[in-house]
Amino acid sequence: MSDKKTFYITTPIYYPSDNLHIGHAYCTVAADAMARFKRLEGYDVMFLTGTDEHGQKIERKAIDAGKTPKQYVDDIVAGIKSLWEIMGISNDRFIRTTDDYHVAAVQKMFKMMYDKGDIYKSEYEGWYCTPCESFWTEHQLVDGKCPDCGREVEKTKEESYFFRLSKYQKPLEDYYASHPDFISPPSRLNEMLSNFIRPGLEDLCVSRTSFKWGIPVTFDEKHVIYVWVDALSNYITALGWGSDDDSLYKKYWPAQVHLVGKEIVRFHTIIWPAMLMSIDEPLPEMVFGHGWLLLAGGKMSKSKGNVVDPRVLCERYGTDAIRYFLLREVPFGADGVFSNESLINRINSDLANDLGNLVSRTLTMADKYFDGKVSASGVVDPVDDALKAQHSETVTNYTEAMEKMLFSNAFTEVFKLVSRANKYIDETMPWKLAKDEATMPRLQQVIYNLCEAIRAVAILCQPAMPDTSGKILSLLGLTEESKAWDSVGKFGSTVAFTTGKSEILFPRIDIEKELEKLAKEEEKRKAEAEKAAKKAEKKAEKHPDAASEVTIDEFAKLDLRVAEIVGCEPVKGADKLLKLSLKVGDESRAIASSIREWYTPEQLIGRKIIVVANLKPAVIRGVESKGMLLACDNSDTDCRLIFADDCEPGKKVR
RNA sequence: CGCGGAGUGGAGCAGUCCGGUAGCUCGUCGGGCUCAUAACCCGAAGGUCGUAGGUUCAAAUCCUGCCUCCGCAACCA
Repeated sequence: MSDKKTFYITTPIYYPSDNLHIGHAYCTVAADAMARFKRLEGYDVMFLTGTDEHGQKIERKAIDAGKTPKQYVDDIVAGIKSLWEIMGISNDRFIRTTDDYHVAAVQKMFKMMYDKGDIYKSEYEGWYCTPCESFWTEHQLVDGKCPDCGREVEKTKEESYFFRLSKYQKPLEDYYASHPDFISPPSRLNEMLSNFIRPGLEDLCVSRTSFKWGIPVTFDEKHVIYVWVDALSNYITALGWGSDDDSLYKKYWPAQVHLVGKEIVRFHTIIWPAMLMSIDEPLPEMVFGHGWLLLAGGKMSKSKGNVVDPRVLCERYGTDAIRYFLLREVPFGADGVFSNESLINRINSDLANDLGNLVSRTLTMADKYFDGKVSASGVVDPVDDALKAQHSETVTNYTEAMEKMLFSNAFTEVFKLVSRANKYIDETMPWKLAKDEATMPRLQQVIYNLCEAIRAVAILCQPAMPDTSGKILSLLGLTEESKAWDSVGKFGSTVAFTTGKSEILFPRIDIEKELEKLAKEEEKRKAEAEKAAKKAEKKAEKHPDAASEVTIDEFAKLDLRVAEIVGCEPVKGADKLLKLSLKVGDESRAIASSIREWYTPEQLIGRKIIVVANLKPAVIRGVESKGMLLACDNSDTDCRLIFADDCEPGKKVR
């Protein structure tokens, strides 16, 4: 057994109902960078990622796809694993919640909690709206009625197991207080306290009988274990907790960091610790909630054709460039924006112009003036000190930032050193020194110093750009010793460099041409998506389940009428709704409609539209809405009402 | 009065906790250099730090009100 300090870091386990996007890649790359950094520092690292494969949604998707749930997730998981390979993710283990060891451990955990009295059988009390076939909780009801249709609801009960989360409210608060770093960044702590803990924790429903695709409760087979116990426990079952061999668990638990998106901080800082308390296991040291990578053009959607596939990006620009961009562009913890333009700019300015060019010009000179053999000559000059000072500052600040997972800051520091080295070349003017035999020793020292600076840069870049770092280090002809983390802070510790031929690490991208090309491709994808959508529509038409074909009689059931808008006002407390007061013939009625994005009341009053007059009334945000207006989805972001200004209010439309 | 985040030169951000010359990257303009990937280095222009008050010798920073934007939640007849 090694006595190295251990470091255990996890990503969330991803839900394989679809392929992963750039946001997942962002989180995983961050965890990977941290894992690599800790390995560099000499820790014995365990880095875990995986997939959360149970649940109703996957069961349904699989049925739609005509596969068994297991076949369905197998296919997607294979894609995820290959993505992580492409992106250079160095995870030590990959857990799937369908793995047999996980299933067994979860069942054991569930039983333990049950035996302790923390899980009890009860009834999931809810309200059922028969016409809507929907369950609602007490909170969801509007005035005690179905929030969907406004009708009376019936109280129903479904048998369920519950976890006594309420019991752990106080212990959790105490734990937060005694471990101020547990929830990170700290702003999330307040969010948890004021949103969830203080209002009071309710016991949690932890089993379901309404679907089958899950881990069965051993002592009550009609129940499957619902998401929490199944998914969150992966962090310990992956290490063999609850199995015959729990040596890894003993070695690595508790985890140093659970890296999660801000939307699931809640589960990891409340439910998960409570579960661990229940089974008397230690709690993780930190849950770090990172921000989201948002898209410049709004949310990703297939119909917009703007889905960012990390695989494509890596193929086009190189894995290291993408990894660097993700870590550098967004201050970790806050939200950031992804755009092709910012990506290309970042690649050009940082990687091509500054870093790539620095390596290239230095290696060219080393080769040209010294045949690639560079060692210190001892002829120093005061300008060297500035370079050395930046070097030591960079190493210090970088390390500090990385420890706090402030990746953006860490790499900003690295590039300060890159810049300083570029400046150093201008200050020392090696090409002038090369003209005089007498200054050759000085020249040699200058090139040596540059190589030392580049060596440090390469070592520090390893967590973000492992391939590039390796390439640079081998171009410098370094021994293993000079590559080591211990030597990074020691400027001048390299005895000699044997440099290789200069090569282009990151080609410059012609941004205008590239953006044009990308725009064209996006158009193409969009067109394809539309085609596919139409195809699907057609398919749906033929599908007997889809009620797409109607008979003339069915159509005749619709009572379409011309209505005049006599009044219009926003609905309080709903930012998308407008309440329209209508005159349909002699009758007055109101309709609530979510068209506030596109129309102001002034634009509508006095105009005539077509409504479905015999639609079942519903109460929406306190407004009784009788009927539905006809409008056209002009595009993803636009909606147009269909006006009938020339027609007489109350007349039938057919 | 649901929860949270943000408003700083053309763009993106840091600085705000612990008040005291407003900083960085990209872009623009001018200059330098030629080792290098039309790269690199230097210099310049450009900001009443969302807004109105307050505290203070002093406010981007602390306090109060207001406005705007963005997530989540809600809603989608």
